[in-house]
Amino acid sequence: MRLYNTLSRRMEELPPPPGPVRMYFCGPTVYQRAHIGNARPFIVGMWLRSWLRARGYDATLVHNITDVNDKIYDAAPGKSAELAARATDWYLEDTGDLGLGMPDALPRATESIPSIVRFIEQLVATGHAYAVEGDVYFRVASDPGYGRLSRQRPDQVEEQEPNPLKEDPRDFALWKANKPGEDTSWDSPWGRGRPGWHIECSAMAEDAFGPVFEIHGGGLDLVFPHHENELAQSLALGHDFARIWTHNGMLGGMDGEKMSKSLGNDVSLRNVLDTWGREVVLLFFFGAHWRKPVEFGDDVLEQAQAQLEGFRNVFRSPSERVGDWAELEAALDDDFNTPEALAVLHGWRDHELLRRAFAIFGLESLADLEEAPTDLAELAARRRDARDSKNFAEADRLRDEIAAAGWEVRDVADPPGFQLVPRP
RNA sequence: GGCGCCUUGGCCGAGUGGUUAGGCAUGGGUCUGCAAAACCCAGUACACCGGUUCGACUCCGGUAGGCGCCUCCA
Repeated sequence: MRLYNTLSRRMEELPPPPGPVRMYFCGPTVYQRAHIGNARPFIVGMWLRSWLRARGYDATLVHNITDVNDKIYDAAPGKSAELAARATDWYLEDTGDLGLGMPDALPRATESIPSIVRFIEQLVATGHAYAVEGDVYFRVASDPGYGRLSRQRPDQVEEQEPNPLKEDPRDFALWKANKPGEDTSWDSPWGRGRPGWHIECSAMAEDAFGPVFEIHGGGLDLVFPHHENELAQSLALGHDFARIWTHNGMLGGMDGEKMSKSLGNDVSLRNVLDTWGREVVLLFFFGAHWRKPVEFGDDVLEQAQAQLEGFRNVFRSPSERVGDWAELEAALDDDFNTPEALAVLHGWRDHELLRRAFAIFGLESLADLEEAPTDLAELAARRRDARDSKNFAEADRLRDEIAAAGWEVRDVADPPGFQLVPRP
């Protein structure tokens, strides 16, 4: 099994099973309903864990939730804690409805404050950080290798709003003093305040796994500064950190102009799930390589839906011994190439094999065939009789009636009879 | 200004220095009372301009267009 590593810019082989493979994937900041783009790292992480387990690995996934930061303060002045709690529940509910199960742990930043504070204390003690007026900043100049992950040149990084408290504009906050209007804060050696974003992940990852783990994932937009800074913090303490960094590509097509017709301007995961169903969402993501950007829209969703129907039809026909598990392994073991795997699955006709593969990706429901309501089955039987007696006008009328109820009659030749199938 | 990525047939989307990706849609056919499903056949793609090479969609350079990030966006 090999994966592309952002840090080394090349493919890297995972240790042989059982590993372990410990994965930490950055989760959302909870201040609103998660959008469809937020679903990608969750899905990639869950699928990867699932595939690794199928390959005999001892794989675990930790997915954090950032439940304290400026966005949350801004979204709910004075009531940010309530919003964060509610939005966390939304996230768990919406990702849960993907039907992939849940990560092994979902640590919250607000529940990890002691570890975060300890981490910062060590950085201060070793000279990698400094406290100023209740803030604590990481001293980027203390890390000669800074920029190793993102390949940013520190001297070229654009300066944001100047902050006179910083020694160097590149320095970033580890701890921020409590400000008026911020309703969540904790005691610390530097006074009341709250943690910076990057240190949360360093602390939570170490809490979960210790200083070394195999894979750190997240959206491509997190490479800089978030992951660059996490890495700097951990290396500063002489710790190793993630061996392989995986960054999923972003979703396009979610902005004004090309807004999805079916979803209006609401591209929340909730709305997409309610409108298209979980299988469509999953197959949409399955069809694109995790590292590549992908356009989101009605057209691709429709295509995913059509493909699902094709797979269901395979289960509606007799199983044939066509398919080879090794083909799936070859595709997925090579940088987790799900579109290649999809092509493989399209060639399979063996129900047992397909079911086994789909189960890994939360799509085992494709094998479930819906039973038609008895009244429709009755109509279909009457149509069969009419047809057998060459009363085709009546047979067609009954077929239309069944169609109006949302089902489709398919005549089957081999064991002579018919099949009732819900229309997609 | 800096770092990095992308551009494949109507659409989505893999991949490789020389062989059919796959899917969706479309047209034709087989099957069917007619359909549906299934199966068969058809399309022969790789932004543009140079270069390297016996040979490039695949490597190198440039151009155009698109995208991400540049201190709290997955």
